[in-house]
Amino acid sequence: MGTKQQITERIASILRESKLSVTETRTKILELFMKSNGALEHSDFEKLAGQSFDRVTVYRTLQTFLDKGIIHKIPTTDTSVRYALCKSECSEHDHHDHHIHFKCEECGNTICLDETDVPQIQLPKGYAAHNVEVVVSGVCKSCK
Amino acid sequence: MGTKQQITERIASILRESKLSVTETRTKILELFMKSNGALEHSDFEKLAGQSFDRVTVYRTLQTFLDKGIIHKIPTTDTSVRYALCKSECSEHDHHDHHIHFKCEECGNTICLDETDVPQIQLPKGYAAHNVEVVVSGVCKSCK
DNA sequence: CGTAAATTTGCAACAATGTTGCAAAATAAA
DNA sequence: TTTATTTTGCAACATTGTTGCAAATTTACG
Repeated sequence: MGTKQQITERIASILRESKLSVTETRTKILELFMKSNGALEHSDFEKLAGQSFDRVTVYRTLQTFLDKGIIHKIPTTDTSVRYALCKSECSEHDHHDHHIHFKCEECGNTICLDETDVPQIQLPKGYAAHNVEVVVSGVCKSCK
Repeated sequence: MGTKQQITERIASILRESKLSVTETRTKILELFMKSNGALEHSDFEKLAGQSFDRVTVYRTLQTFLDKGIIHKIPTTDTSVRYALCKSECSEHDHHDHHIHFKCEECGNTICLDETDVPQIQLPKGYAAHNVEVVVSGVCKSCK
């Protein structure tokens, strides 16, 4: 994954590409995304970072990243909202998941299965599909 | 759909089958589910019913219906939780969606496409699937 | 490098959403 | 009809998300 230095530089260039200031909070939050192999929800940031940044800042940072297409949301059946890093094909105002998501019932982790494409869905007549979200739940590789 | 009388009787029998008391609140909430062709979220109940019942009661009623397999949750990418009536194949503690969900970007409605089966997903090695959730977003029949 | 302009952050205050305990009311059982 | 059980509504609280604004940080530029 590279040295701390390299990661910081990579993060900075992501931010600059999106025309965002390179700040400590944004850098730290992106680091957390890169370190965790799974999706993160809001409360994770406060925990993982040891309350070093404000709740409000986290909300605003995540919203900014969403707007710029740096991260994407993953659907859940509870009130939490989960976010994961986007791959390069996502651009501002045009996010499409090309992969499915997997939620492990054991460890609770949600991960992006980048290699697994979303299937074609045959909708009833009269419906137009723009985006397909697939979340599979079960037991992940590490937990079985 | 039948007379008011018949619906009330049908609802009562659903409740009795689940060993639940037949109360005014539960009957009204089930009525709302039957009337609306789509999925409902918590705030809908307070609006649709004209604040005739308590917030707490709605929360508890929905939880009870979930526990008994009368309704199911639909995944969303925001903090709202959406619920829809289950079909007969759902039983207590064993809910599986056999259909996909469609969220219209125009009207905001979420509906169950009962005729459209969830696809088979080929997962990477080491993953075991228990349940597959599919939410397609786009434009629905009525909005195009 | 130092200064001005622009952006971002943190605080305070608030709004919305969800939870728990408990007494009163409604329902079911006898 | 009476009693036992279940459900409801209230109050109080906990959690989560939002907004305005001044202070701090970052960027742009000489």
